[in-house]
Amino acid sequence: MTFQGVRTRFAPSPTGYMHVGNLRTALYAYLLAKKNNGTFILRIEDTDQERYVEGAVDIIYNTLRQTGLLWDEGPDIGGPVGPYIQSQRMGMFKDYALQLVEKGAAYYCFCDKERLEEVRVVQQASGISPHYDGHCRNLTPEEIKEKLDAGVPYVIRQKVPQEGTTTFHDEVFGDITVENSTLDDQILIKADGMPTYNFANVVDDHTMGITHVIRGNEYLSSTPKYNLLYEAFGWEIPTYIHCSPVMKNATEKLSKRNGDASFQDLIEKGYLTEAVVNYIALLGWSPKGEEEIFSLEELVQEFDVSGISKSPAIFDPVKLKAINGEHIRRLPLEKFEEMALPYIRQTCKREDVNTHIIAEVLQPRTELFTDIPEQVDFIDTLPEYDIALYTHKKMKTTSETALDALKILLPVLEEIDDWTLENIHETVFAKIAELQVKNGYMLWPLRVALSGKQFTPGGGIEIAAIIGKSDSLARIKKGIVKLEAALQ
RNA sequence: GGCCCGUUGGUCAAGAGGUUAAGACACCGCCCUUUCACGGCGGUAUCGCGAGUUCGAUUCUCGCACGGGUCACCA
Repeated sequence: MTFQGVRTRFAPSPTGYMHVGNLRTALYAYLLAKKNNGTFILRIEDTDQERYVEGAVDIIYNTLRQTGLLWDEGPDIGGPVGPYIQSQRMGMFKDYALQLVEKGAAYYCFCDKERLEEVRVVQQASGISPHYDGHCRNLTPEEIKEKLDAGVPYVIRQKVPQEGTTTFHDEVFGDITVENSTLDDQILIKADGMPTYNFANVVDDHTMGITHVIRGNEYLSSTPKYNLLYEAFGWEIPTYIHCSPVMKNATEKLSKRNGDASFQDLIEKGYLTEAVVNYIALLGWSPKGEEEIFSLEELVQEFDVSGISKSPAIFDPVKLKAINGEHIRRLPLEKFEEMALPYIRQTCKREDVNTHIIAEVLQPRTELFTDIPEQVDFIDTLPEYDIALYTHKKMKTTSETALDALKILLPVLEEIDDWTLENIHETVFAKIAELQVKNGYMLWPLRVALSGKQFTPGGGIEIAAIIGKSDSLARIKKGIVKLEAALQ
């Protein structure tokens, strides 16, 4: 089978939720493929039945679909090199391992676990780092046949050269060289005939024509052994791109165990899918230019492996939030209104309010959708408030001036027949001009009377338009009563 | 512990021997403004330490410190 162009894969294990680090790896693999008009492949690595979590595969599908990381080949849609579920590929691995045995790059090992344990204990006691001692490395063909015929259980191990060094190249970390003597003769095929992860990975990646391997840098130290395997097979070595982890803080990796930062959690917390994708792209990668707000399509254009950084990046919810706010502000108003409405309705249930204006005033002030309910909680019912709110130094207002302003405003507003934002604005500003007072003289008291809050989305005029004429007048009257009572 | 990797402001980071050491978030101040935001302008703050190479190191080399990863018949 020959392949064309760049082929990358995302190969998750279905062991639970999709955390941010995982998603970022998938993103980079997707971006690299798409940037080069290549192919993005999804392969499910489900060979560990112990850790298998029910429903985890669906989480992977849903997350990738929701974020737009659509795969060109995968378990559900098939492709030329299927199956794409590792547990369904089991037959082939042993044959590949046997090829290696013939070439002298692997060997049968009949050591049982007890012996391996003893060796390990001895090595540790003498301060040597634990590794396979090579006991079965040089068995004669006769010895092997004898044991095989006798049905002695065995594994197949990789025969790593004991001398020399192995060098591999990584696009992010450069050339890395290790002494072969530090490499273990790792098991390729287990006693049950199944491949180990590392072996299955190499064979799968090759048979699937993967050209660029993007993965976490926890695999950096096993990569020399991968290369030795590729070389033994005579296969072309893929380009490696190892990514440093996403951290929770300086010393801890972000993990699902700590409860936070699964993609789904972030969405539930009110983040936009595009903002999350945008932010995690920036965690450990930096674009060439100054711009850092990107859609997925723009990321495809901007992405370049040379921008991936070597050091771990700490996940910063504050920055995520800022980016989320930026994406929200760039939403068309109608789209924002549609998305914000469910949140608005959590605390604002009145049907007679102008939700269009609410959306308009909310959009530039929203960083997180979940912040919305608290912002509009005064609309349904006016909260009890202290008349101290009417006093504002910069506006030069006091309870006395506020009372004056409200009394002037009340009859003026009562006159308005067509209660629109424009009409209210025009009327109030006409009065301000007529009296030659500062805007704040009228508007600060108005806003306080209508909202009973120190901070609100929008000013007095917007709020009046939102809550309607009768309620506006009622709240102003209430304010007047409150102020009069206090000033007695 | 062995081996591998990393270390630029609080965070993400650019920079690749000579720079006023970009930019973003956060923070502070000012402006705009009917509050708060948005927007605009400005500010505080960074090259882990020690040697060496060099006329000159954030940038190259070595050592140290700190952090991470890895050393399974797990993936």
